[in-house]
Amino acid sequence: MSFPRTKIISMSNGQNKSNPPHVQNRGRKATQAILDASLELAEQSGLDSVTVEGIADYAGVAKTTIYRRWPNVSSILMDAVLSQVNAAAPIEEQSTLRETFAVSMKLLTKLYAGRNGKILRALIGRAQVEESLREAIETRWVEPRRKLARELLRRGMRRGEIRPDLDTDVVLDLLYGAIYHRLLVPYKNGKLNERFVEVLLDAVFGGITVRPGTS
Amino acid sequence: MSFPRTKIISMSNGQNKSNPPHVQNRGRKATQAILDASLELAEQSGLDSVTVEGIADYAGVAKTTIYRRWPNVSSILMDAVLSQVNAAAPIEEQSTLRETFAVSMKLLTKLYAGRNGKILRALIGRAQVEESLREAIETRWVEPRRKLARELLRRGMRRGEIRPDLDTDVVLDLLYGAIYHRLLVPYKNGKLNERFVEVLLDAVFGGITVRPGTS
Amino acid sequence: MSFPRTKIISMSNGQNKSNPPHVQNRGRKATQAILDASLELAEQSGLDSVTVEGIADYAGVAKTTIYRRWPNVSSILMDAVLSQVNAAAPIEEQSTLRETFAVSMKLLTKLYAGRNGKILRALIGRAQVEESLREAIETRWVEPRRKLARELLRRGMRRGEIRPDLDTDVVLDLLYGAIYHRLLVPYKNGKLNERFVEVLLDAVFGGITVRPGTS
Amino acid sequence: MSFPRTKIISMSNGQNKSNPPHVQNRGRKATQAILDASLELAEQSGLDSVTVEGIADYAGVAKTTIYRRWPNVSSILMDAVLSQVNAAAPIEEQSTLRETFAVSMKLLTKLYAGRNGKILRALIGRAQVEESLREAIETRWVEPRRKLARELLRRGMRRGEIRPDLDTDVVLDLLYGAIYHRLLVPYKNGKLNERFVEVLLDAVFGGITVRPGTS
DNA sequence: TTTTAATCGAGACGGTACGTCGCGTCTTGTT
DNA sequence: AACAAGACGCGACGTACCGTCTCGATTAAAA
Repeated sequence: MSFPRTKIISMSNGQNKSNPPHVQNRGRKATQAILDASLELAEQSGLDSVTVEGIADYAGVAKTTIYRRWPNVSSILMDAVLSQVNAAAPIEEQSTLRETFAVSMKLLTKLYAGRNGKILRALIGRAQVEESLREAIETRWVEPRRKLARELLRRGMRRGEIRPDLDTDVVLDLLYGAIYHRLLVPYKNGKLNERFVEVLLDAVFGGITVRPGTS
Repeated sequence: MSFPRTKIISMSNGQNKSNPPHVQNRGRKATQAILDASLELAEQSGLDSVTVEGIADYAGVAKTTIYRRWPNVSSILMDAVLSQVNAAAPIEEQSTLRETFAVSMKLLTKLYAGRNGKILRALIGRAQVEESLREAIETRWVEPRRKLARELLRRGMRRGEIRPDLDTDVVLDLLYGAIYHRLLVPYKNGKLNERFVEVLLDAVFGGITVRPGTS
Repeated sequence: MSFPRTKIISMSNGQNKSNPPHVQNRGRKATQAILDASLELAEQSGLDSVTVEGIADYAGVAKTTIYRRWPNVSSILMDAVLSQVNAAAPIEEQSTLRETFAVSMKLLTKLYAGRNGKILRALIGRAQVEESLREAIETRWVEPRRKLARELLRRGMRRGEIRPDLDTDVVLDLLYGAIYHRLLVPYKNGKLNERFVEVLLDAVFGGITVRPGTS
Repeated sequence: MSFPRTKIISMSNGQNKSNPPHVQNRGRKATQAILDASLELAEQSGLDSVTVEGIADYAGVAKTTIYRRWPNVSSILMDAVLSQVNAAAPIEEQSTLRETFAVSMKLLTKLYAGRNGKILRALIGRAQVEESLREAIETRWVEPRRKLARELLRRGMRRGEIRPDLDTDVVLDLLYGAIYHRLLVPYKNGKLNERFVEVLLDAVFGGITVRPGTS
């Protein structure tokens, strides 16, 4: 999935002589109307009943205009959600590793409780069956975050906060995996909240085995 | 989702007088043909293109016969998969907790690599958007396994293998969450294999922090 | 074009055990509603703007129901028109050949002036470009009438009313051709009325050359 | 239909100052490319699938350039065909009336068997439903020919070849109507060839009734 | 020679209709 | 009574063209 098929080109450079029309004014308005409509409709009635025709109607746009930019509904929602979501749960370094992840993971649980998070969760579900969506999520959501997080882990290793022989990805699977487990794998009373993040971090950073002198 | 609407009743007891007819011979054949067809078609062309009409054709069965038993495609596949999957990755106690989970988790990764696992993964994805499916997965797949695993963890606590103050569910999220993370959240080179399970267990049971005298 | 794909079977015979459903009550109603709607819409806004969707809406019927019976709009209109038109301009023998054709041709001009005639004219136009429609018109409209007319001509020959060496089809082209010429080939002040029929018959039966003793 | 909207003005006169540019070189090329493309495409795949977009592509011309000159596809084809067809079946006086029409009608049957004739036939069909096309055919094809033919008939009357009391239009409907009947009204084995023309003329000029002393 | 204004190609836009697929309901014999 | 068969109303799909509307990029004329 390479959406939008034609990338919206930043207007910040001086000369934009020959941008394709939809990058220009008329088309840009249509693009935005489509993205807005898709979010609006997804919120109103669930991702599953968002249709291209529905979006076209709601956005006051022709179906062809949509198909000129995106191949299907998931890719529209993907664009719409990611443009808003990437900033919503940043990963920023705090004084300690534990604190860094505490902050990040709490933001993440908050994100998934909100409108865009609900849609993102549905998209991750859908990605199990739609390869192009899988790639898009990986490229535009997961990997950029992982890259950052790996770097932070490595700095924590250098600082002696965690064992230097660990596979950083395994550590991330441990931390974030627990969250996504509660999010995606249905399980009674698996609340996803700040309390859970703290208990989780206790277990991960404190270790789960009985250590002499720890009790 | 309450599927199957009509539970297939075991014939092993002596009197089956009051079973609905389709549970008897004619209907039982149809039921089985439907389940088989759904798996066959899901494998052939992806869960997303499995349709009630397709199953009816393939199974040589009328659509009404399908709708008499299940409300939609996911519920058919749910039944078809679970009947085979629940036995495929049992959780059985080994000599140590670590060993117990090592065995269980390796079986699980193997399961998700196979035909039924692929379908189950797609169903978990679909469940993000279909409440009844979410419940079914919880009730018939996740909770039974969690219940067992919790008990084993508690026995490990009593034996002193792990800290007794831990929330068992958090520990399970830690262990299995990492696996599901790799399974569901697309991430480059996130291989799901036995090696990963071992490294993961090292981190969980060994702890991730630098411990005096461990280096 | 073999429309309707499934012929409406007369119910007059005693046993109609296994007619396809649309021949039975529900379907028969739909069929009639479609035919009625097509005529209604053709009259309202011209054959060219009759669409399958429009007919479906007007008839309160699903598009698929239409496509199950007919392949396109022209074939619907063809059925609708012919069911009414074949009786409207019968060819019936009168006391003389000239009288026979006078009556028939006057009926024909009247037919083409009416609702169904206007549609039939448009269909003949459309047939220039749609082979299946051409065949349908030939089989169900033109040929049956020509067959009758040829026979009447032959009887006229036997009675000595016209030359026995004539090609009957050529005579028919002469008579009816003049009418269709005025109908189809646009030509100013080419009125198509009873007066024209009489003048035409004068020319054909009287001959156009100057005959000794005729003046 | 007033096509072409902008009349192609002959360049033979000395001053062409005020001609719109497309009548000059650049535009003239485009105009010709459009006309050629329309004929080419009509021949390739039938008049019904000739589209403005198709012509634009084939001619390497923008859609706007087409719409600047013609309002729709039929008018383009009308122009394209008439520019070639008017010369193809001229009506020229021969030694006798019968000979005059024999030659003319044979040329006409030949015309309708060729590429342009097939398109013209389709246009006449289309004209049943498109008023502006009807007018164009009348003004630019039918009437000029009728005017000529009427005059020739009148001279034949003066020469005593045919009855002077006849309505010339009726005679023309008789003669040409037979041809158009075979052309437009589908009828099995209604071959349109020179043999038919001869037999037809025999019937018209010989009369169809049994005449004393003719046998 | 340079400007300038009409026309050009290209193709996006809002629409309408197409013909198809699958849904879940229904109806009709058959088993 | 449940079954196979399949028609039904419905909603959405993705595509083809419609006729309108910007866009720079040619031109060929006027300045």
